[in-house]
Amino acid sequence: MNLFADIRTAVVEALARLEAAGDLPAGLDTANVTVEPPRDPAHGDMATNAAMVLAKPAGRKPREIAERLAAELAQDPRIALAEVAGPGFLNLRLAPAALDDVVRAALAAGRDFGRSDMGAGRKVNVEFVSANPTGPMHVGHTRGAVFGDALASLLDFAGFDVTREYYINDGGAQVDVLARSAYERYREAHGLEPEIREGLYPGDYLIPVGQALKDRFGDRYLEQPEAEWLPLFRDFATEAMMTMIREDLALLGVRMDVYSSEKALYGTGRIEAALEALRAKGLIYEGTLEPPKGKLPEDWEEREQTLFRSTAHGDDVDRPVMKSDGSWTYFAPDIAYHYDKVTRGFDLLIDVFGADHGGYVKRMKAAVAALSDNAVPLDIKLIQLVKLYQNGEPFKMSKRAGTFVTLRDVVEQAGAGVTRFVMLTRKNDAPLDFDFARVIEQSKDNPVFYVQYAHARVCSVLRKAAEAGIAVEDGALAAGPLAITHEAEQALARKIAEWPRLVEIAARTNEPHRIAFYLYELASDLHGLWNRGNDEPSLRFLQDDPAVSQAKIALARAAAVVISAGLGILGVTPAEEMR
RNA sequence: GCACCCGUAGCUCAGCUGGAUAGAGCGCCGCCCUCCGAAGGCGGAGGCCACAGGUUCGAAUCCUGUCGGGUGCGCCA
Repeated sequence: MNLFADIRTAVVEALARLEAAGDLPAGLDTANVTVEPPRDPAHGDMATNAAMVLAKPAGRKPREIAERLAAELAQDPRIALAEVAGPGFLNLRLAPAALDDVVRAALAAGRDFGRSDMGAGRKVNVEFVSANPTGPMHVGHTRGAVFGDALASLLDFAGFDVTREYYINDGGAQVDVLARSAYERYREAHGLEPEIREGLYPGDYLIPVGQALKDRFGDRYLEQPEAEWLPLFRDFATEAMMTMIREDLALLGVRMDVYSSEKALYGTGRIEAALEALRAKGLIYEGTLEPPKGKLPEDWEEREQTLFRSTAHGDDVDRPVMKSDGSWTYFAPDIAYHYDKVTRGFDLLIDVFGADHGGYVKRMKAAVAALSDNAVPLDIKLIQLVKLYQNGEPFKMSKRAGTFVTLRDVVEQAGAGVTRFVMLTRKNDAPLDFDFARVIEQSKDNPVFYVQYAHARVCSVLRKAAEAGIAVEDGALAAGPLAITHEAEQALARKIAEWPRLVEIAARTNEPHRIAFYLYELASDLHGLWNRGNDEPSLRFLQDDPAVSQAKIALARAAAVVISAGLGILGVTPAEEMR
């Protein structure tokens, strides 16, 4: 049940009746008519801009339309009061029964309250993490993983058919470096001194891989030239890294539906096929690029190469797909991979990249636009950096020595739930400060605690009510009478009513952080009501009269249901009690 | 030089398809607890929404330009 959508429908129907009665010209476009919560609660529960939007096309004064619309809407039993305000807003006051229905709907639906059919089952692919299989996941990857997973859950909740996908970059030079690094650890496992030269991966995490290589191959490759062992060690080490990465993701509670391999594209003709598809559209040609203005690369020399005409789809310059030695650039398999996603029948593609890949966005969108003939939109979400702190002090780490802070470090110190929530308390394109000390602090300053505490408080009330013999099952609460009378109670009920609308906005913009902010506001309204109970005992959830208690508990429980649903989308387990 | 992201209270940040007097947390100032709902609560000060134009009944939001910060810019991924 989405009360805002329902009332909007009522507004549109009322407009249609006015048209039929000749009070408005026929055929008005109502697409821009909105029903929103007003900023100022004094303005009522909802406001619509219908009169202002339609004034010009209808050739009427806004207030005149608003008056007639108000008269129509006043017939609706859900609307207690409709009054014209300001330049032509129509402020609506809901009948108490309307908010009661929201609470009952929440209790009936449970964690499914707010589910939407907005996506209409359309297939969406969310590609995220896609960390190179050359080491454990670090903090930056963690944010991308949390974001992508929450976004996927959000889209599922909004009615899309979601596939979570990881693209393994196992085809480039970096996995050769991994193989050589692992080889040194293999030698080390045989008691030899490893030579971790500049450019190799120095991290300790390869030591067990070296040991495993020894267990597998013995001393067979100790004195062999690189050509003998490189492919073997590369596959072995890559597999070991992916196993590790899967474990890291599992720690965070992230489970992928599909792992796609870059390497698997080679030698299958799929890269060639993708480029052939572009060539058939006249988008592949041999040509020469202008050098970038400003600072000229030192080794720049003019060269003819195979180019993708990405400028035909909004890019700034055309992009090379083949290196001078005849091998593919990294862009070519990426084109093939996205072509694969298009041909698998997705209606919408989403890529989650690190912000340092921003320069890659236009060409990737151009490729997908070309390959799908503009049929499949690609949205690319860039994830900004995470800055680590310990009690306000920047957290030192050295990538050179291989001692970067890993996902495992973060989750072990803060917990998966806390990590996930905190990572979503910023918009994806804003930098995030993550303070180890503060995220586990149990105080109002900590949004995770604040939201969890709200849920735990309701659970506590339910336990006490049950002890007192009050029926607190959702069905019993929904069946009983409600009493949402006080301003603080109405504020909470209104916030609950906003939940389905918020879900759709967040899903439409692909912005899961909106869920986290909303939950904070909802928790704030619940805590506010609770605190009012300090001064006004009549607002406490537990009353002498069991029937009154039940009515008040129903509202609290509805709030908890929404918190539970919201945290579910974020991948956080709601707390039953705080310890 | 070009492209993308960002610029909102002292600080960190929200701000819905353009909607009314721009919000939250922290910090600051004032008030409130002799267990029964204070791991706090209530109130207050604090803004040229970087700047200048434009579109609109209406702009923090859309368009153009300027300034400031970040990221990226053929044979790395």
